[in-house]
Amino acid sequence: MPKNNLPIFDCLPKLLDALAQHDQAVLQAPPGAGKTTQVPLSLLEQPWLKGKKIIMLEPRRVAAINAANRMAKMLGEPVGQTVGYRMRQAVNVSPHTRIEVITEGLLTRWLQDDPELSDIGIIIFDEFHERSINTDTGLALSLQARELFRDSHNPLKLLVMSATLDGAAIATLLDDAPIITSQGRSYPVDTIYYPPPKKQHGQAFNDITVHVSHTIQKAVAEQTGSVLVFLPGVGEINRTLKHLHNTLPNNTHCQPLHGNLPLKEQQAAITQTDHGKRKIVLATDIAETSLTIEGVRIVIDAGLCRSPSFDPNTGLTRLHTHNNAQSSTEQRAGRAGRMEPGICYRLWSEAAQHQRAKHATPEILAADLTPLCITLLHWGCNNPSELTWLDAPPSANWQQALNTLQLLGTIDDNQQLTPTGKRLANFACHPRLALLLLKAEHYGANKLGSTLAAILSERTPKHMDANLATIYRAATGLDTINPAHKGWQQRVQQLARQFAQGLSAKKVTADYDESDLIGLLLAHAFPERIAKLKNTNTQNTVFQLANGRAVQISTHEHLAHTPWLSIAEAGGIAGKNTDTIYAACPLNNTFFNDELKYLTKQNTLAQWDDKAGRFIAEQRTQLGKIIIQQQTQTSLPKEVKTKALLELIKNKGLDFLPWSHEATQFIARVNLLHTTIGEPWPSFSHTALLNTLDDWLAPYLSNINTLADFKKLHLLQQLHSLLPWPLPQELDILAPISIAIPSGRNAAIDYNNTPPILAVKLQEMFGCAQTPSIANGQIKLTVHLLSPAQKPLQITQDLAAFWAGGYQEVKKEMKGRYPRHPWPDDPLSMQATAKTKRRLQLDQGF
DNA sequence: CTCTCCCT
Repeated sequence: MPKNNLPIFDCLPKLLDALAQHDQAVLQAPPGAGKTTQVPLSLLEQPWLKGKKIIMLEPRRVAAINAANRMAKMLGEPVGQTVGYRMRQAVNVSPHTRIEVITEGLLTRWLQDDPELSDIGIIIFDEFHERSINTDTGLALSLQARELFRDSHNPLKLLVMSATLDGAAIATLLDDAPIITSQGRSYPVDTIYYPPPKKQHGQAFNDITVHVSHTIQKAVAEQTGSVLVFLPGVGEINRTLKHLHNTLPNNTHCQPLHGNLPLKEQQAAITQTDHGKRKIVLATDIAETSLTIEGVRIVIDAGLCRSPSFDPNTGLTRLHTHNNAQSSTEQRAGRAGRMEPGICYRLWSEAAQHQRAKHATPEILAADLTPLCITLLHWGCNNPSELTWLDAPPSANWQQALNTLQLLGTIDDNQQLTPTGKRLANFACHPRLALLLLKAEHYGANKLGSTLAAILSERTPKHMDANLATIYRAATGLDTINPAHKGWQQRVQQLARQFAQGLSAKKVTADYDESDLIGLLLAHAFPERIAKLKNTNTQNTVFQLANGRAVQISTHEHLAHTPWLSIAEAGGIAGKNTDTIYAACPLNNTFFNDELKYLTKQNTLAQWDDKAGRFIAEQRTQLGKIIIQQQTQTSLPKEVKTKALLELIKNKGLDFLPWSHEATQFIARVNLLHTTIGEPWPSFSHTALLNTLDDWLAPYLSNINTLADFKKLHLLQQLHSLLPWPLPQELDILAPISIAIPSGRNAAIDYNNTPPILAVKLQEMFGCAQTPSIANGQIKLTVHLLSPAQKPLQITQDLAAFWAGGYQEVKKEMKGRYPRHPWPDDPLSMQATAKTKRRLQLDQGF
């Protein structure tokens, strides 16, 4: 098409003007405007560039190569002259190259090597709205780099280009950068909201495939052209294919499209079919931005997407299925209008559309931050808040990243990179894999290590064994492979060679079995994912990770039948309790005695086992929460055991001990004197007793082994040791256990109340005008005067007043009810007694 | 009812 038709031309003068006046700008332009090719080319002759290079970032390799190809073609040159591209796997540039299109990860690498970016005049962030963690990091570091190393005479300009992003937020971040907006160019797309029938509403996501199949049949019948269907994942794609089986007309052809398909099958899905057949492509998000399918006029959007979310609690990444954001629904619909006017079925209601999030969650908010963390530490930034972010990394994930780096031995207690950490930061891979590479170098196993790191960096084809030793043999060609996996094998081998370049060769190779070595290297890199076989049922085998979590694997896998595993990848679907093992290798546990000894800890376990109800003493070798070895400790020092038991009682509280009535009273008696008299009476409060356990209880604990032994403790006797002479004798005088009453017997005092209670039958107190007291008369007892049925008739601390007043009332009422007991008119002159009238008469000789 | 996409 003629290039002067491109919508971007209308706003190019404004953009050039803005960049001449400012050091930053935001360009908002929808797909099809022509920004990716026209903008870099139009900047070439700008005077402020002073011959420096233009760098443009693309989120994908294909996109970078395509952009470079199109620009070179417009200049009538081959790629690699004025316009070139650069990415990890491929470089096509020359000394004449002025425009370099690069993939996003490279910028961060460059900044680490040369923070001044001395030969670069402008960085263009294309497709910024995708908000990959690499883009966000690249922008944050570029902003700081130019603040530190560049000035107005030597500017580093930044241009952010975006399709659907809310431009205002990014403009604010960029020091109020001017925003230039361009029109897009595409054909109109007619949107039809077509929610599933009510019956399915509120059901699980997987039911959507029934409605999806129905919609496909309807669209094929009512419309012309090929169909692109967006589904959240492979499972839904396969289920939909099953529903559709033999239900569509003969001139149609169904095809799945997702990232785990071999390149050939992906290619088949995106190109026009032969024989004029209508194509129905069932795709994941891969077709939203990365791949364009030819001839599509109908889009069916199931309205869901599946995205990873790092869980800082488990250290694992899980997949969540959720409604796609409005920006994503627009992007998907746009796929129908690239060649001619199209139609888009949205399988939800128009009302629900407005409730969807405007934009998808940026990757930086949900990703494993370990790679970002080591990058920033290497950059000299210990706290992300020192940099400017559109969305700052979440602190829980950042903390987890620091923990991981510490576990890997790459940072010290002050969060500074160790020498190993500095070397690690220079490898272009996840810090765990970088450590794996260094360990491989140490064992003289560069090839094995670099291949393993490459396997774990690349996506492993579907249906391959989960055993990394098997995958390793496939990757190196030691075992024959499925021809469809050739491309994967080549990519792994190329990446492995690249990794190996950063390693130095040792002459001596450690003499380990191949599988053992793989397990060992993985254990170094993923120490908290070392796992021990826990239990197995008919379907799954469960392993326990060193971090305490449980993971499972199908019992059909060979890996399910080995006692120890080194796990590299595990994860799952959110909502499921147990994560699934995706990539692992058997671990030879003899390494715990040597190479992996640094990960283990010796713990002397001396504690009360609540379940067994007994004291146990063990010497344990542990790897995190996994017990590698345990041995009963026979010669445990007395102090250790005493300490453990005291700890138990402190945790459980005093009630755990076998308190007798006498002991409880004893405590209450001393406490009463402590509060009434004070010195020299000590406090026997709960806290005080807990604090003095060492003095009164500790000496008697050494023979305790079981719960029954606790019952044998004589606490009353032991508490006595807290009372020095002559306090025990004085206690019996000042706070006696019992007191003599008029009837002639000694009645018990209950010290569990304050003041203490003397509960006696009313008739036993006849003749007693003075309320009984203790502690040299300082404490009057609370007298409970009881009926013959032991019910309190009166509670008083003033007996004289009772006899003179209230007694007459009580008498009136009780005389009828208890006629056999004495109810004299003058209780003060009556002989006190516990007996009935008849017994009294008999005693008196009648 | 075995896992989205991508990159140094």
